[in-house]
Amino acid sequence: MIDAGAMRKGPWMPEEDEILLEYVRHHGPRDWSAIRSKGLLPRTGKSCRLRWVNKLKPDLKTGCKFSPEEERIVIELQAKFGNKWARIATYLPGRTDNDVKNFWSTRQKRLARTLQVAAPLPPPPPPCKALRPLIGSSEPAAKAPVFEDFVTFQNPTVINTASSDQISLCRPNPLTPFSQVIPTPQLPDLVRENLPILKRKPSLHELRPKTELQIQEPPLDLHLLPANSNPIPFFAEENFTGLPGHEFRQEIRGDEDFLATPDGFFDDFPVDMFDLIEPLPPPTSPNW
DNA sequence: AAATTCTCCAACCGCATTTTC
DNA sequence: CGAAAATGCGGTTGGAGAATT
Repeated sequence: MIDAGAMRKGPWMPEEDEILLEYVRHHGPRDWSAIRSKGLLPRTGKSCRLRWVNKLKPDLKTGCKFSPEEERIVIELQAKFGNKWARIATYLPGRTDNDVKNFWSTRQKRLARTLQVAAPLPPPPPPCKALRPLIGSSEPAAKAPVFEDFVTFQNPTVINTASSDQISLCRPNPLTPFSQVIPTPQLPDLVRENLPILKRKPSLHELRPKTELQIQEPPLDLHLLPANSNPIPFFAEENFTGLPGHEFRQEIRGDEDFLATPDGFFDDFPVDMFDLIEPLPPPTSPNW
């Protein structure tokens, strides 16, 4: 029996989950505060809602790692929307804003550490041209992060299982037996099929996806990387700064505008954003 | 085998927004 | 219309387990 008198915090017990599920079955996912006021659970409404949204809701991909396609979607949407995790999550069936947030922050941490190891950040680099001196530097002593460290557009076929119509290997939620395997949206597989294998330094036009990314749900007009757009326009930009923390935003005029943020898209790519990808050869041209 | 480091993720907090009265 | 309550969101933290040294 759960003491509904004292407010409880911390990990949820299976009995609490059962009570919460029962409540939602009868009343729907709303009136969360009533759970406490009715003495059903010693949890705040916020806590109940969070538990439902993140763990108990049917069809969550609990314990299922982000597929390469999901990774790509997150990256692209983060570049487009910024840290709007809830919004991004709506494009990823079975994923919560917390999932997306955790995924992203993990990658960010990894990148930060990678950069620290590769090259301790110097004091504030010259505005807007931070990466330039690093690219093609004649200083081989300390390996500075360069383009190849971040762009890992390579064929990840070995691990990409997303060609299946369904996400498998997901841990079924024992508390929501009505869960089902979630069909993934059928996306053009940019990573596997349409992106060039970068055995050499690519020209920018080679980096353009050849197909347009179209996501069916939710029914928003999402054209993330139109065929005529350059996914990494700022690599060619005079004022591109590849180091984290440097503001570089295009003017935002609406959702249709591509937003390049310093903490978005390729500029913050960890080396292993897509795991199991061969390291690229060192640059051969000092002009790169 | 033990110690240390890293990764993942559940859950909290504070603030903003929306809804209700 | 304003205040209060409810809900939603994003940032952050801490613990458990895995991986590495």
